[in-house]
Formats: sequence, C-alpha cells, structure tokens
Amino acid sequence: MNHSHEATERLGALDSRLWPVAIGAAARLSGVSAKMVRHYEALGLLPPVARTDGGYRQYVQADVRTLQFIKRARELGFSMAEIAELVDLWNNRKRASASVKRIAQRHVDDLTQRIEAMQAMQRTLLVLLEHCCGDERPDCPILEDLAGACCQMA
Amino acid sequence: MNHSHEATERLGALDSRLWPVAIGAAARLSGVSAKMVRHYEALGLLPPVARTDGGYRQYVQADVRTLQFIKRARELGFSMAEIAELVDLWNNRKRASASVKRIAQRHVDDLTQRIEAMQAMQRTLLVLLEHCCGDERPDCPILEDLAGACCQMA
DNA sequence: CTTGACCTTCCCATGATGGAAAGGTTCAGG
DNA sequence: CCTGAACCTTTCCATCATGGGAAGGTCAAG
Repeated sequence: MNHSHEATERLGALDSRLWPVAIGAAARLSGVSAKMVRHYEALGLLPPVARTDGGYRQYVQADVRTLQFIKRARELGFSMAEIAELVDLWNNRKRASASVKRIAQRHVDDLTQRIEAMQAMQRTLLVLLEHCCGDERPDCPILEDLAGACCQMA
Repeated sequence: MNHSHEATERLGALDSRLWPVAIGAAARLSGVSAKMVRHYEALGLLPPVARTDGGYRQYVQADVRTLQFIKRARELGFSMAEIAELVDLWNNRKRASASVKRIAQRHVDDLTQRIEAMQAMQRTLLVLLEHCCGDERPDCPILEDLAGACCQMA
C-alpha cells in the first residue's frame, strides 16, 4: 500500500487530478467490493461507466456516491430490486416522497413479518431448551418435539 | 383425487397393505414436497430407499417419520447441516442429550443475532419513515439518509 | 392395450456474495 | 524502453433451500 496514494484517496474530492479512478479505488471509497461493483453494473443499478483504451472501468465521484447509496441501502436490508427503485427515485428530481415512503414501508412490513417468524421459532426453541437437561443421557425433549410429540402413533 | 385412497392414507399405519408408498404419497404424508424428498436423499439426510423394478422409490413408515422430523426442524429454522446432525442423533440410541442441546443453543444464538440485526434496521427505518411526509414533493429524509446525510461533501 | 396419473433424471433459476482461473493493462523504477 | 508488481478483465463455479420444466419411463384401472 502506497502511503501518498492512500492519503490522496482520503482527500478525495479535493484533488481533481485523481478522478476518474479504477474499480479498486471506487470499491475502497464506497466500501463495496469490486466484485459487487461489477455486479451492480450488470444489474443496471449503476450505469455502465467509461472505459480506458485497455478496457478498465473509470469511476467518477458521482458513481462512488451511488455506490455509497447502494451500500447504505443494503445495510438497511433493502433488496436489489428495491434499491434499483430507490436509485431511480434518487436520480429523479420530480419524484414524490410518497413513492420512497411506500418502498420503505413495504420493507419495514417485510422485516416485521420475518422478525416475528424468527421470534416464534425462538420462543419454541427456548421452551425446549429449558426442558432439556443436556447431560449424557439420551432422553431429549428437543428430539421428541421434532419427532412429533403431539400426535405420534407409535 | 381418489376418495378411498385419501381415506386409507389418513388411516396410515393401520392398514399395512398400503406400505410401502411412492414418493408422492410420502410427500403428502409428511408435508414435504416430492422435490425436496429427493433432495434430502441426495444430501444424505434420508437413507436411499428401496426401489420398484421400474425405479420408483418406496417409502416405509419410518421414512415418512424421518421426513416429518426434517420438516419440523426446518419449521424451527435449523439449517440442513444442523438437521443432518439432529437426524443422526435421533437415530443414535447412545446419544447424549447435551449434543442435541448444543446444536439447539447454537441455533438460538444465531437467531438472536439475526433478529437483532433486523430490529436495528427496523428502528432506523421507522425513524426515517416518521420524518418523511410522504406527499408529492421530492424532498425525502429517507433518500437523504441513504445518500449519506452525515458526512456528505457536496 | 390404452390412458392418465405418477414417477425418473437432468438442467436451470432464484439472491447476494465470494472464489478462482486465465489472461490483459498500467505505471513506477531501473 | 523494458520489466515486474499490482491491478484489471471476463467467465465459470459455489453457496442455501427451493421450485419449475423437459423428456421420457412406469403403474394401475378400465
């Protein structure tokens, strides 16, 4: 790692001589892996960027900001499809905030459902764990439950 | 759907003339899709069953019970790898209940982590939703947050 | 024997991510 | 100007649990 290089990467916007940057730098600056940067481009989330004569992708600041946007949205659990919608809205000055809110609300509802499902599993498991003495003997209420304790025939 | 057939399927264990059954019946009896029954066999979760001369799989009651066990474990969110361990322990009369408990505890811990991560997303999203008026105007705190509200340069 | 329901295997897709291979580019230092 | 290291390119494969479909074979009732 080159020290002056790292330093200028952090200065970022202040030094225009360093733009555009290659995919590795864009990845470091955005916190997204280079692999994923290419993937987002393939998905149409990020517009295809310019290339050098040799075929290297060239990213400008706006691209890196989009990548940061995507990363933040991923951290909040949005799916790629939802992020595609959000990026479009972000780039559209005529958007209605209601459109954004609808997507976010849908996602929150989805999270709520999944959290509740997992909590239900957890409640059941915690009851079973409580009743399992966890020693060297084979008798185990956890296995009994899995084997269908409630309505077993034999 | 044949009526007498359905009825005998529910009688199940009582009528020994109907065993073994083909994969479709095993699927219905266990609540697992035929597709997944084959997949579980490929994974080694279910031992390879007998076949008819024509190559059809033949399931006996013990197989169906194993499938029900697997289904219940999936409903509790165990991974296939964990279920493989659990099935082994279930089939092993010399097991220690501590082994089962360890797997279940690990899974509960995993659930706890994932639930907490999702709740953190949810808390953030709920705050953002609160602040977004959701009308026809473009101004939107949700997009602003995604765009990096905290440390944006331009 | 025909017919319709059922079964077989094989391939492909999901969604987000990573790994690795095989090969081409860039650029700083000699 | 050339070399070597670091970087980039595309393409294929893997994850995990599940489903869909195609092409073809089997079973059982009529």
